Amino acid sequence: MNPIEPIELADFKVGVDNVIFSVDTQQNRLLVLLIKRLNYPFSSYWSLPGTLVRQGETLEKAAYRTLSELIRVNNLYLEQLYTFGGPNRDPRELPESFGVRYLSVSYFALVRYEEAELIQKQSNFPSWYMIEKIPQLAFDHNQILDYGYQRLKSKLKYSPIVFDVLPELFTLNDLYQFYTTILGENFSDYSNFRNKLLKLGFLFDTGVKVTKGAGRPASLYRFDAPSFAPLKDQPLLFI
Amino acid sequence: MNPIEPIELADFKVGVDNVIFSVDTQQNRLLVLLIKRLNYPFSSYWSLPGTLVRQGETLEKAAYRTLSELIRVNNLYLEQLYTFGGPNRDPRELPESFGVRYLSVSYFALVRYEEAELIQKQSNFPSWYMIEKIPQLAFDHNQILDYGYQRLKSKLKYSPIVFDVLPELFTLNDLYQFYTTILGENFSDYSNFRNKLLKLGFLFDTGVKVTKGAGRPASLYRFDAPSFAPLKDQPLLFI
DNA sequence: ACAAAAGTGTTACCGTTACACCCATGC
DNA sequence: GCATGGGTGTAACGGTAACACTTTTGT
Repeated sequence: MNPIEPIELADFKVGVDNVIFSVDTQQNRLLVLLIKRLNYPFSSYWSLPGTLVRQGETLEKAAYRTLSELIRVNNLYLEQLYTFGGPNRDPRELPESFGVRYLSVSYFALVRYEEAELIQKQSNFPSWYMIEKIPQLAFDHNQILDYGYQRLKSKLKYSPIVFDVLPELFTLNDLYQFYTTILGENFSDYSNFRNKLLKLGFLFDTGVKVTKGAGRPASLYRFDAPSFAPLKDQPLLFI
Repeated sequence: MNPIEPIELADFKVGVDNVIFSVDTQQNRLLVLLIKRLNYPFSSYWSLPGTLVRQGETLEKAAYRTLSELIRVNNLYLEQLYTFGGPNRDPRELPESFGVRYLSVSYFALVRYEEAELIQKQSNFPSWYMIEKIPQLAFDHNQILDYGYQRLKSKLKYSPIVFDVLPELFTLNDLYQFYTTILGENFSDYSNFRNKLLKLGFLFDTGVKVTKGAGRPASLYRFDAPSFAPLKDQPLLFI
């Protein structure tokens, strides 16, 4: 950045918009959290939850703040997505507003539906929408959401982000259901999925058994970060 | 973004910082373009080329503008990297400046060294630095550069970005050298690299031969985007 | 006993790896 | 002729995909 520039620089308000995914393994649904806009512009449209960044606040903190006002959750994964910053994204950018631009830094979050408790005190009707039934959203939020969905799917395949979202202890079936819900039934069969993951050597059987209705009890496993570390930079594929 | 907020919002200047890589296949070097800062802050430090975003200008346009003021090039690849936006990135953010923040949207660009003609009229000494010999840079630019380098290496493996940078027609050796320069000698042997790529079916032999000193003449190949299209979303690895 | 859930085993197939080898040109 | 760069072939190996099968529980 060169400090001496002509005077036609743009002034920005920076917002953070969040694509908050939740995985409902019970009903095999992938959900996105939307809120209803109450004000101009795009009043009464659904939109991604977001906020404008405050003084002294990092972008990530702003993303967390938005999230924590809507849901209460213990385990989550959060990652910056992309920055959408073209002019005319926002109708509030009037010519008479001295070139104020609205720039959106988008984040995507991943939580478990079972664990994510919606804080319903909000006046803007926060609601989970199935990914297949997203309505037309305010601003360029459909584009942001699509981008986030792509990123989620690819990231799941080569990064251990699941283990930030699942509880400490989980069964291999929990893990499999998680993947299935996001990637679809056909990504791998259970037996091969099991073998591949166990062979990688960062999942440890705690020996503790847990039973889920009828059927043989399942072992609870734990993700061991140190064992995963050496695989970090390799183009390892989980699927 | 909620339009009604308390008054402690941050005001931003948005800058674009570019990690411009060039690949010198002749000498097997990966280079980064740096400029010398002439003003406060970080005066006389080397830094990534960047600019502040102007009114009516998209982020990407701002990135192109910076690039085109420094080099003249035909084929290039450009992609948004990450947005660094924490407070206190920039010493110009004084408490008395009413909370003006400097936010940096970083881009990475990839060109061929042979083709990139440096515009030396610039007063800020634009220079190519070998990736292994980057000095301490201004701001958080070392961090940005590292991030860009990681992205470059991983992107190269699963995305056909090379073909945006190479000329229309190229030999398979050109292609191999390109990969070797960025990923190192050991990523694959030439014979296997050849077979793998040709089997994918998006490289076409034009039949035209080109000779390079002694040795058998090489065929010129062309990248066929339509043939690649179906492979677009698969987790295909080139290496 | 039987269904349900968890976990093991088997086999054909395909891609990767690490080479050795052949081809065409300049000097 | 021989060095140089370009291109082909092959055989061992290991991972993947699709499936059958066994084990352990609840009812």
